[in-house]
Amino acid sequence: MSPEARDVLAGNAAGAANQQRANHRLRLAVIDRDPGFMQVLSNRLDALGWDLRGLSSAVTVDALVAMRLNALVIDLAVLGPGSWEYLERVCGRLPGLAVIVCTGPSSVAQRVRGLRLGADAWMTKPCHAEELICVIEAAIRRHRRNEMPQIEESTSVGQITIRPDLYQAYAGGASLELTAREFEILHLLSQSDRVLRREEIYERVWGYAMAHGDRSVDVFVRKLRQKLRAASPEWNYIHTHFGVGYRFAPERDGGEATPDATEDARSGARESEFAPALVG
Amino acid sequence: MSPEARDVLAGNAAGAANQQRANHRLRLAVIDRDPGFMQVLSNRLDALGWDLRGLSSAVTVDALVAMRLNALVIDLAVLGPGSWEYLERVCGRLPGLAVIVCTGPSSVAQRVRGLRLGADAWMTKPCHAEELICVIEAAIRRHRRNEMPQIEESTSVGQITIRPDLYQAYAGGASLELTAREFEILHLLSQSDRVLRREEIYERVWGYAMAHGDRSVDVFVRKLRQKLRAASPEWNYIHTHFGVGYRFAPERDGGEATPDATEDARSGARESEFAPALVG
DNA sequence: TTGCGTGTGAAGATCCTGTGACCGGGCCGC
DNA sequence: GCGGCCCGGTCACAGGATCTTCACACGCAA
Repeated sequence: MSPEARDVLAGNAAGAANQQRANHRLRLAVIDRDPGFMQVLSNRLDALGWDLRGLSSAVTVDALVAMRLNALVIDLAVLGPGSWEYLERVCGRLPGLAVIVCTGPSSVAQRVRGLRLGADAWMTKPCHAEELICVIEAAIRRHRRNEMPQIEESTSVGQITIRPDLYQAYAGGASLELTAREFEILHLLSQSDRVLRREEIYERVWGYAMAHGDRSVDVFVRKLRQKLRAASPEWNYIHTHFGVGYRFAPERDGGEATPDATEDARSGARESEFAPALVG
Repeated sequence: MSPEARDVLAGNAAGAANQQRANHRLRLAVIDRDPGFMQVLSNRLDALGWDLRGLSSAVTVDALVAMRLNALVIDLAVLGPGSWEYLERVCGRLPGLAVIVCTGPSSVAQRVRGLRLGADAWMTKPCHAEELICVIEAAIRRHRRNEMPQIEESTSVGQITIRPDLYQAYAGGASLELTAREFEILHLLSQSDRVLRREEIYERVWGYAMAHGDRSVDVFVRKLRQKLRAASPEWNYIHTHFGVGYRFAPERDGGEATPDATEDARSGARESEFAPALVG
């Protein structure tokens, strides 16, 4: 299974309803100059699939905004005298950003000051990478929980428009009348260009492993094709790969597939993959 | 509105904005048996005007819910063997509660475990009361940050007017006579164009996680529909998305038999160029 | 051609939601 | 203090909508 698939699976429980959110990689920046520390952290975060950016000195707040971070780890020692002001500015300007101070020995007063200025947590170095990651996760978790639900971008492929916010797909203004499960499968398929095996589809939509010989996915694909054909007769959306699975790709019917044309048709709002987490 | 109605709102998204503005005291519970620790903390929190409740042993999750806490501090040592399960249960059931573990010396693995189970922070005793308070504040701050910007303006949708300042909705000058909960749900729904899952609604109105199989949301939606229909019979406001949840969108009743023709007839609505689906 | 994987239609089984009735607790007036 | 009312919350039932399963037809590869 792809790492991406694993991400989506994490924490699904009640089905794919809330899976979209966990979809994209977490973006983290660390302002620190300790190569060993960075190395350890980097290894660990790589394994987790995070997107780590190491910074050896303070960057402007605007630059931080541009990075669309989920979290920021700061070693105040690196910043020198202006560190408190910097911390305050960052926290004030990016209230949605999880800020963790991770620095050498400090006094209670310093830690209190840092937290009061808006830091979410204070770790004292040396510290275990795993623990730091947990603290970061906790901060992000807390931030996310209270965020307004992400606005899911609608995407257009071929002649249809998929609207996750309405749990529905449309063609020419008319609803396809998909059921919840049908929509989830269509949505899943439409987010990937590659062939998805049945087991994969099942796991990601149903939330648990597919029983051997289960034909549910086939049946739903049939229903989907039916509704897609009814709403958009000129196009083929779901392709069967014999012995493998299904692949989503809008293609005009009739003549053989014209890759050029289809590529263009897919240009919709695809870039929503990297929907930002913060950025107020 | 009854004074009790206000209380009910504590710790939920829509109502919380009110709360903070009204400068409500923060409610904190501490599960700990160290009298000295409690004394120091108590003194400090008194000065800050917090509402502190000391507990010498674990209480049921339901009891915690009833306390309407903003934060909970736990000394795992007090709980004994079942402490991890307890922590997990509390964090799972009360996702909006700030949970801080404050206990004696521990291993990295223990801290990691606690944080992974949902704790927001881990403090090691002995610790300075001031620092603990800052950590609690940081956790609560994160919890609330996004609730503040709520604008309590009255909005009109379809034939009804929602007035958050009066905790009531009106149609043609007449009150709908909504109860506090009913209003909460209507207000929440009306602020979003997308489909809201029951769990989401529950969590944001009740302030804690919905128990599996709880039908409260459905029941309140029924009551709401009843009152909405009585006050504005020509319109449909709350739409059911089977297997997903509810969506708010004012729509005229009646002549929507022909989806094609109705496309233009959607006058009063404020959004969605798309036809509605799955109207309950 | 055989063997297996896939498309298709339909019939239950299952799940989901609407609904009315009911219950307990808090609040108010008496 | 007492009784009634209002409100939030639970329960069980009924009707639909949806899902799963099954049998069979069809197509692909060897």
